[in-house]
Amino acid sequence: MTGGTPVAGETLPGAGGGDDDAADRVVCHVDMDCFYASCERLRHPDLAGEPVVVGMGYEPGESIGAVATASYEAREVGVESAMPISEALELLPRRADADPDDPDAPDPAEAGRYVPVDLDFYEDVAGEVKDVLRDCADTRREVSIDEAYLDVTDRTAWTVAGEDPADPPPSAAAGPAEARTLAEGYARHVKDRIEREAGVPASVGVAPNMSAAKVASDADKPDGLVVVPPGSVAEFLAPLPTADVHGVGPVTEETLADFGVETAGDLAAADRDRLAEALGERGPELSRRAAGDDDREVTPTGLPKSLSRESALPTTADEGTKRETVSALAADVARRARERGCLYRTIGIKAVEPPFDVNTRARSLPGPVDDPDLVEEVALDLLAEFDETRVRKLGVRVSNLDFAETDQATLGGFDAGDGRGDGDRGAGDDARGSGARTVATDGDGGKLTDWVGGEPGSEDDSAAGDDERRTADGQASLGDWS
DNA sequence: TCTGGGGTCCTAGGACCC
DNA sequence: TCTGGGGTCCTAGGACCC
Repeated sequence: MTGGTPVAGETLPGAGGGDDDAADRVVCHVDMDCFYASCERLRHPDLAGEPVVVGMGYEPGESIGAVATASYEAREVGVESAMPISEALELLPRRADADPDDPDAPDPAEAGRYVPVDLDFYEDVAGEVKDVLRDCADTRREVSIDEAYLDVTDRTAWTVAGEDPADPPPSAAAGPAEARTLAEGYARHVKDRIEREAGVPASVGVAPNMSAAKVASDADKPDGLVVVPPGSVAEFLAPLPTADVHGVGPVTEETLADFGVETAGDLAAADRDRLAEALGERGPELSRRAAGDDDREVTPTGLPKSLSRESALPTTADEGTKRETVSALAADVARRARERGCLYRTIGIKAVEPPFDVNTRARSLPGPVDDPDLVEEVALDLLAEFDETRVRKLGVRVSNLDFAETDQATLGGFDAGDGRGDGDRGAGDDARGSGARTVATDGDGGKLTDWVGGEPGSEDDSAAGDDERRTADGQASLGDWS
């Protein structure tokens, strides 16, 4: 190493505040508590206080499917997300099966309520949550239906508020009791508004960066509010197990344990070169985050990078069944892509062999298309390799997406009545000027693609007028390293 | 345990080009 | 033709997240 500049800017905890603006950011992470279950309680108030299990692929009376969300009451008896419903039923019998006349029936007092997922309804509720978030922060990143980061630096501050003995004490993890900040008050305001206006509870974490805010929102669930002011981030994270660091899953946790790295504090202090050897660039990055060092900006959620559908089936080698399944999945993916006004250039399949061997195959086309028949054709062609294979799950995916001719209107994905969305086609009001690639989709989804202006090779440096896709992409993928 | 569905990012190797 | 290096695109798989 012969570089002149210092290696990774290691800011000592609490020592970086002065000249570094980043240390003064106020980031909230809002995480809805068992969101699906909370939504069910919103419309079925009799579920309040009861163990609730929301199952995907679940049908009333059956024991198929998996747990999408379990309420905290259900978690207390061991029901977890992703658990097969059949297993959940062993831990938590179904209330509907309770029958006073049947000695074998479960005791109603120890039974839970099982309901199937109703995503449309949850999206409605999520929309109301988003309305609140929009109101509370200009810079937001919505990570999923029930989770978002807010940069509220321009709405509040880390200034310590006047002491008020009448107020409840600051959250336990917030450190010294005197550190009641304006940021905490603001976060409480956000949290209360969500509860009041959307009717569902949230946990909120507040910290000077995204990863610490994320951990903070998890630290006191449900209904939590945890504030980690600048200067106490490393101290807050240090005792937590590595698995609590965002990005550390079971495999990485195990690898770290082999290094003797058990806590976030260990991870922060670990030799980053060795981490890089074992984990690639992810290693040092996780170490920095564990140390409370995370410069990523809160960037708005970009456009999706892929769309897929998959479905489990009883393990089968039957070619007809597999082809039918893939055809149906292909049609669905293509329909969704069209609804969102998005073109795709790569079509792929996934075939899962028991027990859990994932195979993927993909093929790229010369240019982006919107062509359901082609999705099916390519998917079936890729599937041919697995004609003899026993599979338990099949999937179809389109990627290399191109939203060239759409605009923000469809971004949220909620614009229902979009059936005849051809109206904006070819309107060309986007001012995407010269040199940009255009795709002719005359009528509906002609697959012809042509290149207007420069050759593929030269288009990159003439990129001045390139479309918004570039920006979205760049930000999304560079976000980690900012 | 017989693991549901929809995503993201990263990595590694090969093809191809200059 | 060989050698070398750099860059990009594509595919497949892995890890992770919600």
